[in-house]
Amino acid sequence: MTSNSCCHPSSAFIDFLDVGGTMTISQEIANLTEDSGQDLPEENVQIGSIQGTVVGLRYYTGTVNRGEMVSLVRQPQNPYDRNAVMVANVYGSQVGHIKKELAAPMAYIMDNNLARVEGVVPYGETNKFSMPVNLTFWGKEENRDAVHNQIRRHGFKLGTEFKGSLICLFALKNAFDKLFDDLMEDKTREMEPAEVVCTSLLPHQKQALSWMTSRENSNDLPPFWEEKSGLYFNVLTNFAVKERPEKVLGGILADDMGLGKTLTTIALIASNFHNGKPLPLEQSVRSRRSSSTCKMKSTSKGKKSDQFEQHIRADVTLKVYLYYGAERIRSVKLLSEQDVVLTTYNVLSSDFGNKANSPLHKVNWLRVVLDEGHVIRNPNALQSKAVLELQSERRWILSGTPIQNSLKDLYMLMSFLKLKPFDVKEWWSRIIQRPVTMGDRVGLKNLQVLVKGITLRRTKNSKVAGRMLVQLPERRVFVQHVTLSEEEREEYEQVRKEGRKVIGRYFEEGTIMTNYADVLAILVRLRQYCCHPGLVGKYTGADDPGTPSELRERLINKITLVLNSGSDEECAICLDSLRQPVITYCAHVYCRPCICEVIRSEKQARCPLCRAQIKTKELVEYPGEEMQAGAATGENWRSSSKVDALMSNLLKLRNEDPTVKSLVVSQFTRFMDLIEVPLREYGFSFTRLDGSMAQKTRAKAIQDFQDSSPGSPTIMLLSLKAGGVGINLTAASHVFMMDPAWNPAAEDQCVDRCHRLGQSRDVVITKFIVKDSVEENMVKIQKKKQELVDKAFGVKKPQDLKQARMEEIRALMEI
DNA sequence: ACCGCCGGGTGCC
DNA sequence: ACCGCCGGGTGCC
Repeated sequence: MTSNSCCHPSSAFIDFLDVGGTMTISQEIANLTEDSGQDLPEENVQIGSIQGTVVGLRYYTGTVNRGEMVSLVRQPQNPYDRNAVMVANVYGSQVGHIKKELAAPMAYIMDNNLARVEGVVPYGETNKFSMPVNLTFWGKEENRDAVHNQIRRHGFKLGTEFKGSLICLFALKNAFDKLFDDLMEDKTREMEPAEVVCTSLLPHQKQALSWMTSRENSNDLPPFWEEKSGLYFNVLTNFAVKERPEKVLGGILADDMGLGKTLTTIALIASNFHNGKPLPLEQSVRSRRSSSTCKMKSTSKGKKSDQFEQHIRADVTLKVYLYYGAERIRSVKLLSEQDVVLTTYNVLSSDFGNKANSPLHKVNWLRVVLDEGHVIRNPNALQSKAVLELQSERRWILSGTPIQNSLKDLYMLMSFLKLKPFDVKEWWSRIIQRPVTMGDRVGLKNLQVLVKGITLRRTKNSKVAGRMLVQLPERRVFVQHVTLSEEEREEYEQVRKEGRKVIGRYFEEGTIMTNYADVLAILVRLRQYCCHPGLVGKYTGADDPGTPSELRERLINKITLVLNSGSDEECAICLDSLRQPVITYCAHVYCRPCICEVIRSEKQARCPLCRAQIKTKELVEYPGEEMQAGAATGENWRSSSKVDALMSNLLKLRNEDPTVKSLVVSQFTRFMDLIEVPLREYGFSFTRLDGSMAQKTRAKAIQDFQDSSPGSPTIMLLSLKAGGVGINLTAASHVFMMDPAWNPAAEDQCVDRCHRLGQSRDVVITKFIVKDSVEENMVKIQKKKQELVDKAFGVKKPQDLKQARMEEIRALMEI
């Protein structure tokens, strides 16, 4: 046993956005082919092919098999020929070079991005000095002539007949064999968790535990690899390598949300604690143990550490360290001594960005678990890079939506799992992504086999031995229309008239998108009026910038509006939710890392949305929610129609059954402040959870609310965004949605916090919608979108986004 | 012979 | 490489 401080800490958790679904995996894959067009735009055309020669074999160690794919890599720095094109096998080992005569036109084509070149060695794989290689050129249709001409100029001719690839035929047979193997393979064996786990597991959770444990303790080669005469073959791809492929002792637990992925993972940590043995009960034995555990989770979300407390016997000390917050101790030694380390994607990537000082990346973890693992779907995001660099043999992804948008997401997962050769983009594209995109059945089959081999997925509708996995109580939604008082209506119409005038002008000028922040501000004001007039802040229009400090103030106002609008704004660069949001002088909001990267990579950096010049030092940060002026909650407090509607519901409920607990959900934290007043007045005991609260305060709020003893809070004021994944609020059986969200999925998710495993009552959801208002228009848009989603399965087309937004604004403002 | 031809040495880019 | 190519040796029939 070495005294290396980075030995075996164990698991890591990272969270994601979870959208429930009831599809089987094969359906999900089938759907992929529909929207995958956006992944590979028009790069998919085959321009032509030619047979070339790989020379210099005797100087390199890389070997290939008959029918094996090879990659072509430019070597512009080669001292003998700046046109050199290296040939490498799937493992990246050099096999040789393309003969120089052909390398010359290839170099031009590759360097100018006229086409990508793919190679397959058809025969002659045992030749000593050179071997033939079939080269296929792929690229945009418009480059076809340029490529053909370039090749012709050098005395070659590019054939255009489609060359069926040998590899597919081989793979077909193997894939079918494997498919049947997988059908046979049972994932229904159950395993009892370790004694230290005090929560009893449901049958499907025991099955997951068994499957995960067997994957972790397996000495087998990774999926699809076989040993043959001292070489390792990949049966899907026909690749052979000398080195034993790295173990893949993990996979994807892709159960629907609410099926207990976290509990199962905790059971796994405790039951396969070290050397295949469970976490023992006796303290003395434990102290000699040399392993520890790390686990990653995402920001804001539920308290995983609480769940450890909840599910692990109290007389067992499991060392759990919360590695987040400014006070976190960046010590490799400390982390290595833990059984479980919980951290967040943001902490992980911020440490990672700060290269010298990321203890998380210096520890060799026993196990890394990405909770809500689909957050790493963007390969360029710093978070993803930081996750990929974590060291561990046992890599797990927990995700309710493993294949959320496209095959690219799946590539990232393969990359994280280090499932060779799919962790390298070129091979992923050639073997899976392109074939599937082009509708190749073999490619699809291979993808299915691949996913099946490493994924366990059950849905709420799956059955174990003929029974539903979980029987959830009913969930009923009521929309309660609220009529504004005369006074409120008057004010509302006033604001609406002004807003329509401003937005109408933008439409005429065609400047809607450049003034998007203003438009959003107007919409937010209207929505705030629907809730409570006291919410509405001062209007700062798009006047002249004034002094820098005035500009700054205006920008802070705007970014605050954007972020608090609850519209779930995406960063236009990473297309993901905003992280470390900043606003440009031209009033567009991006993640700081994303926009900084843009500025770094361009000499004359321009705003991706409006092409205005931007500079790093001109980015204005979001100051956080504390900055906001408190609403009038003092003596001059007044009620609103919506607040009245809520209160009458709450009072009625309390009358009928004082033990009933409710969630009161809003996107406006200041609305929550306002609601606190009448709650106090009527003697309700309540708690609160919003995005501005520290992790520890949140945990307390949740714990208080979940407590069922008399006098415990019966109401939780919950901000829509804080009600993210993972939080368990099953104590509530009523949900009041105070204001409609742009994104209905966000509302569903929020409701899922209480409508989940452990809920014993039927869940009643009441949505307050103000009649004849922007809120009604929002609901209409929601409905329309939902219909689209039902029809086309949520195709997200960035080029339509702008148009769609403009249409939305028209509909909302009735212009 | 400022050639042709022969046969050994040699060999990616 | 059981090739091509290079360059030295060589030279009527």
